[in-house]
Amino acid sequence: MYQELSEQEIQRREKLVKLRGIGIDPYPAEEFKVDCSAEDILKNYESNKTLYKTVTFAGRLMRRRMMGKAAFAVLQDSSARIQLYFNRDEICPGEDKTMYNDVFKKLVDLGDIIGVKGYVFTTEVGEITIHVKEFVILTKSVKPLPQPVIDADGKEHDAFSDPEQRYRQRYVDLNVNPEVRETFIQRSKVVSTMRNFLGDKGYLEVETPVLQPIYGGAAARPFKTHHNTLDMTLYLRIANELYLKKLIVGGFDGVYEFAKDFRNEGMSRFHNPEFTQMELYVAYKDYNWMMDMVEEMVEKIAIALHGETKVTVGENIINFARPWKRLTMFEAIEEYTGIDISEMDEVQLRATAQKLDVPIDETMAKGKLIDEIFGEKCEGLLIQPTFITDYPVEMSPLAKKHRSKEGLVERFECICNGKEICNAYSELNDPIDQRKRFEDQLELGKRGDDEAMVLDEDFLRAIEYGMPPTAGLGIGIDRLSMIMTNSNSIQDVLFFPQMKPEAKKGPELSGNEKAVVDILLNEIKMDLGVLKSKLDLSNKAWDKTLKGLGKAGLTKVTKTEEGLVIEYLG
RNA sequence: GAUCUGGUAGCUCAGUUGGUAGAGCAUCUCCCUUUUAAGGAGAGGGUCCUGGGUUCGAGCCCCAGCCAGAUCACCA
Repeated sequence: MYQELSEQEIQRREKLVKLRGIGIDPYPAEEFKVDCSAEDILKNYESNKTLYKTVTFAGRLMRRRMMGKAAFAVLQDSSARIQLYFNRDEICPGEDKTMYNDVFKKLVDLGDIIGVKGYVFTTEVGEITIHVKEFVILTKSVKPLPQPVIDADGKEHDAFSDPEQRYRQRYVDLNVNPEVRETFIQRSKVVSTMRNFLGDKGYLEVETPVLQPIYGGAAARPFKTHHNTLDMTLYLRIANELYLKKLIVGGFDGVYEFAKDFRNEGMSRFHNPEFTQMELYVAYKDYNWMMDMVEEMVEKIAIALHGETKVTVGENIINFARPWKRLTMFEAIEEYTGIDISEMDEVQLRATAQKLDVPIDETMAKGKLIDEIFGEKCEGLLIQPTFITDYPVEMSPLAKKHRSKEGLVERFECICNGKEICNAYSELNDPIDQRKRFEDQLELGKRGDDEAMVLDEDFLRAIEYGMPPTAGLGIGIDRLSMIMTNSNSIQDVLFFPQMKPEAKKGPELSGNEKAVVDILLNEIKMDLGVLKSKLDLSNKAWDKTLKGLGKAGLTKVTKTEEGLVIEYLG
C-alpha cells in the first residue's frame, strides 16, 4: 500500500537499518525477565533499600535529557513512570563508547521500548531513580508519540487532547495520558467488585446467546444480521432478560451475566451502540430485597474505588452511603412539581403535562404521560442516588403488578447524577398475565411503535411451567463507571467507542483522474492531444488532473517524434 | 436527523482587508560532557480535511461533501 512517511518516520526507519548494521536486533525475540515494576520501586524503595540493589525493568521511553556523558530519562511501564540515570562510562566501561554515544544518544527515540538492568538510588534532588548499568532495545518505535510536557509551573503543554484522535488511537491516549489508564483500571475494578460480591452470595455467572432469533427483554430497535447455513434472520441482543429468566425456570436460584447489549439507536455522550449491562435474577426475592442488594453492592464499589462512599462527579459530591432515598414515582413528581397526580385520569394528566410545559403528543396514554412528566421534571434533578419505585403498568410489560396499588407495577430505577443507572422488577411470573401484556405490546406495535416488544412463545412456554417469584435487575456498567470515574462521556469509559471510519488517506483519485485512467486502461499509450479531446475539461482542470496522476505515479508523459504521448503505468 | 463550533508541521496552536505558511515542544546537526524538573545555537519538516467556484492571486470568501465535539431530537 502506498504510504506517505513524515520526515521523522523516515529517520526512524533509517535508525532500524543502522541498528541492524551494528548487530542489534530492534525487535528481539527472546524473553526479557522483568523483576519489578515502577510502582513497586517508587512505593517500597525508601523502606527497603536492600531489595533494589539489582533490578531488571522494562518500559516505554517517555522523556530524555542529555547532559554530555550523563543523561536522565523517564521510562513508563504499566504501573507508573520512573526516572533512569545513564552514565556513559558505566554503560560503556571499555574504550568502545558505541552503546552510549550512538545507540542510546542517537538510535534510541522517545517511544521506544527498552529494558534496563541497574540499581535504585535517590538523586541529589530526591528523586527515586534507576541507575542503569546496561540497557537493551526491546522494540523500536517507528512512529513518533505525541509528547505532552508539564513545565515547572505545572502547566501542561502539547496535551494529546483532540477527542477524535484520542478515541481512534486509544493506544496512544493510554500511553501519553496516564489518567486515561487510571479510568479503565477503575472500570475494571467496578466489574470485579460486582463479580466478587455476587459470587460470594453464591449466584452463578452464566452466558446466554448474543445472537437471538427473537429480540426481547427491552424496548429498543435491534441490529439485524443473517445466518447463512440456517438461512435465517438473527438479531444482536438488546437485553438478555428472557434467557436469564428461563434459567430461573430451570432451577437456578440466582444467575447473573455481564452482557454486551446492542441497540440500533442514536448516539450521545450517554449512548453507544454497544454497551454493557449486568443483569441479575434471584428466585424467591422481590424488588424491595433488590433495592437493599443494589445499595449494598454500589456502596461497596464506591469504597473499593475511592476508599469512601463519597464520589466527586463534576460539580457534585455523590454519597453512596446506605440507605438511599426511596420515593414512589408519584411522590417524586409531587416533590418536584407540587402536584399530586396519583388520582388523575388521562385527561387530567394531559392538562397537567401542558401546564408544566412537558412536551406531549396525542398518542401518549396514561402511563407514558406520567413517565414524560417524571422524565422532564424530576429525573435530571436527582443527583444523590435515589430509588424511584412503582411505575405505570403500561411501560413495564415484564414487571409484576403491584401487590396493593392498582395500575402500577413493582419496579424501581435508581437515578443518580440525573441519569438512570439501574432498573429492576419483581418479575412477572403469571403466564396468563404475561401473554396479555405481550399482546398489548403487539397492539402498540401495530399502532406504529417500532420499539414495542415482540411476543416470545418460548419464553411464555417457560414461565407456563412455573417461574418462582423472582427479583430481577439490570445495571448499566458504562453509566455506573462514568459516575465512579467522574467521566463526562460514555466514550471515556469505553476503550474503543464507536466511530465512523476514518477517511482514507493516500492518493484517492478525483473524478477527472478516474476518467483519464478509464480511457488509458484500454489504450495503455495514447497521444496527449487525442486524450484531451476525449475529455471535456477546462484548461485548469486538465492541468490539475494530469499533474495529479503524474504525482501519484500512474501516468508518464514522454515527448516523441509524433508529439506528446501519455503512458499508463498503474 | 437538526443546529452550532472546529479540522493548518509528529503534538498543541497562531495566522491581520484575500498578497511568499508561522510559533513552542518533538526531530536532525552542532555546542555543553554536567545528578537533571523545557541547557544553548542552527537546520529540516506542510495535500492548510476533500472537491468545486469566485479572483490576477484563496489557509482566509462562496457552494457541496467528509470527520469530530457540544447542544437538541431520538433513546430505559
